[in-house]
Amino acid sequence: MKFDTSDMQHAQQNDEAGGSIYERLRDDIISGRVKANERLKVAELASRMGTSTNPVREALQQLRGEGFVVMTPNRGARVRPIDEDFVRDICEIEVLIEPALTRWFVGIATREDVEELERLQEEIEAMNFGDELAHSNLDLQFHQLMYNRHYNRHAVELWVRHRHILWAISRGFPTSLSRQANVLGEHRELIACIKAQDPEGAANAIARHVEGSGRHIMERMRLSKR
Amino acid sequence: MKFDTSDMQHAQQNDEAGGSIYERLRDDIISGRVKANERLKVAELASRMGTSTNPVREALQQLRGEGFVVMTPNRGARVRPIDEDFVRDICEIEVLIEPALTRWFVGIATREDVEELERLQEEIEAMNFGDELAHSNLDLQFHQLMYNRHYNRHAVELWVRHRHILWAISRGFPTSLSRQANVLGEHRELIACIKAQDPEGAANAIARHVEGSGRHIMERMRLSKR
DNA sequence: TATTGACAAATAATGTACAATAAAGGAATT
DNA sequence: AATTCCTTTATTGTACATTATTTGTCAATA
Repeated sequence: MKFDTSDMQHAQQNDEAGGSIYERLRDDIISGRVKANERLKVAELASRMGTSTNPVREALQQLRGEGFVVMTPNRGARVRPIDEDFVRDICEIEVLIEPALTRWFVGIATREDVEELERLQEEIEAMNFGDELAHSNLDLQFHQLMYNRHYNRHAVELWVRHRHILWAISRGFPTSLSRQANVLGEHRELIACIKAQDPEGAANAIARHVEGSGRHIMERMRLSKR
Repeated sequence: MKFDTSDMQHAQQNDEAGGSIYERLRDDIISGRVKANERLKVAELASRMGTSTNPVREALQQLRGEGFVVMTPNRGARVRPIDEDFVRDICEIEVLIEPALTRWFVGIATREDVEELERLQEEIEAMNFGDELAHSNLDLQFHQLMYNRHYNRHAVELWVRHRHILWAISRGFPTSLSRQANVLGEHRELIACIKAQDPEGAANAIARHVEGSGRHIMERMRLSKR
């Protein structure tokens, strides 16, 4: 297990960590701080987190429901491997879902929506990937504007969850210049298609957007492996 | 009936009334035995299930992870409404995913696969919707044969989960004659397309299959409301 | 000698009981 | 009628008991 062993560090984490047990565990899994298939022992985690076992058990069950943890009766929990295949799987699903959401958005977008998208896009271009967190935030707003009003809450939820995961994985990774250019280009193309009331074009742009994003993350994962 | 191995994991030794706490709770929610937004009190459920509170708490957390219950801090769990919109949302997602899975299957299907599909189809036609459980089982095998070998485990898992939900909702509902005819026709068409190595045709057939299934379930839900 | 099998000790998951804490409801006082 | 305070109710956290699984030892056998 890759956790730090310093007691100072533990105390710090326990006292200051704002996140819930669930969030911390989930983050450990997604970011790869715990290895794939590694066993998650309740008592051990509880003492590490500075709580009793029940909160840990409940967090593990939730993670199991979300698919981050695999549990077998009387043998406890193991972390599900979050590898390149996992990213590929998620992105392939998003390549199917996001174009559908986008197509619908083109049909209901108002002038104000387009203006807001353009405003966000300008902000994104202005900061030019200077601050990772801020960029991610703006990008999130950009896509949320399109998806959040969709009637299919289940699909939107799925998107949110997937995006969350992908962000957690890619956090800290640098974005290549070529990918930066592509992101901006795809966003602009998307806006143009919405303006032109071209659902197919928009769907196509978003499909390439998602696919490119996935490929980029997988690249980075591969590089960071060595 | 057993859907797959992951359910075997869920299946527990827990006494008396069949399935695990998790399964019973989930079934109560999906089948509508507990009302939408109804509060789920831990102590009450525990005494009803004849256990202490911890197993209930863990089951609730898992269901939360899967999206069947909504929890707010310090005020417990409520059941998520399983209504027609929910079915529509799920089916719309499946209309996107299943054709993709099917298209891939067409590319890897062997002569033996086709023969097995035909054998299953014959069995299905032979029993002609006489036994709901047996039909559901065969139908499951039919689609599993196509999907189970797919590399995108995440997508397949999503399909399994969705199918599970839809089956739980529609269980007990009668299948209209017209729907019966459509099911058989779509299956046959699917087999024909696979034989002819026509991915687009197969994807198209499965899309109509899913869509029809969803419409039928929603019909039945509406009827049973009165 | 190496391998297998039985069995006991250790380890860890699962279940029970209960204490602490937060929210909801209701009566008394202003 | 609004507010405070107290009681009730239910969730959340802690401690411990039970049960299942894993592990290691040791003798019996080939």
